[in-house]
Amino acid sequence: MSEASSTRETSMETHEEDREEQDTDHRRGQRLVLPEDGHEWKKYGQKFIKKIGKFRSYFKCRKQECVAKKRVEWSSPDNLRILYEGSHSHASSSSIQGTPSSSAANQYSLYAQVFGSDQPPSRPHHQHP
DNA sequence: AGCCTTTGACCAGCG
DNA sequence: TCGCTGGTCAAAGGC
Repeated sequence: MSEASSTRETSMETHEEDREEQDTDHRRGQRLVLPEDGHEWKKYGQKFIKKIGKFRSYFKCRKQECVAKKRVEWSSPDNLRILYEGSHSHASSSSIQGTPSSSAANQYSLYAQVFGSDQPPSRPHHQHP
């Protein structure tokens, strides 16, 4: 109800690089190894998108002040796509990777989409079998 | 005990 | 108009 989902503009599209890191988290069941981006995420849902034939996990930033969201699609533990939505207004939890925040303080909602490498950013129209 | 994760169900939007 | 999908929330369980 009190969802402050207002700033939803797709005016900014930044392409970042997704890296796969091997985490020592090898619990039983099906725990996918997600590449740490230096932020904490809370998984709040997982669904199978038959449209793409892949699983999609939904993550939200742990920070209430942070409206950043993250979604991970994977068809295989070795083939996962990470999509970052929104931007973090707080410093990264981990001091890994040098956050290119030197550009300027982003006080606006950034729309960062990280694609794997087999998904062209330009999509004319639908094209699914 | 606490924290995080997982699954199901519900809702909304669109074709 | 209905159906379907995608997305989110809630609750429960497990470690």
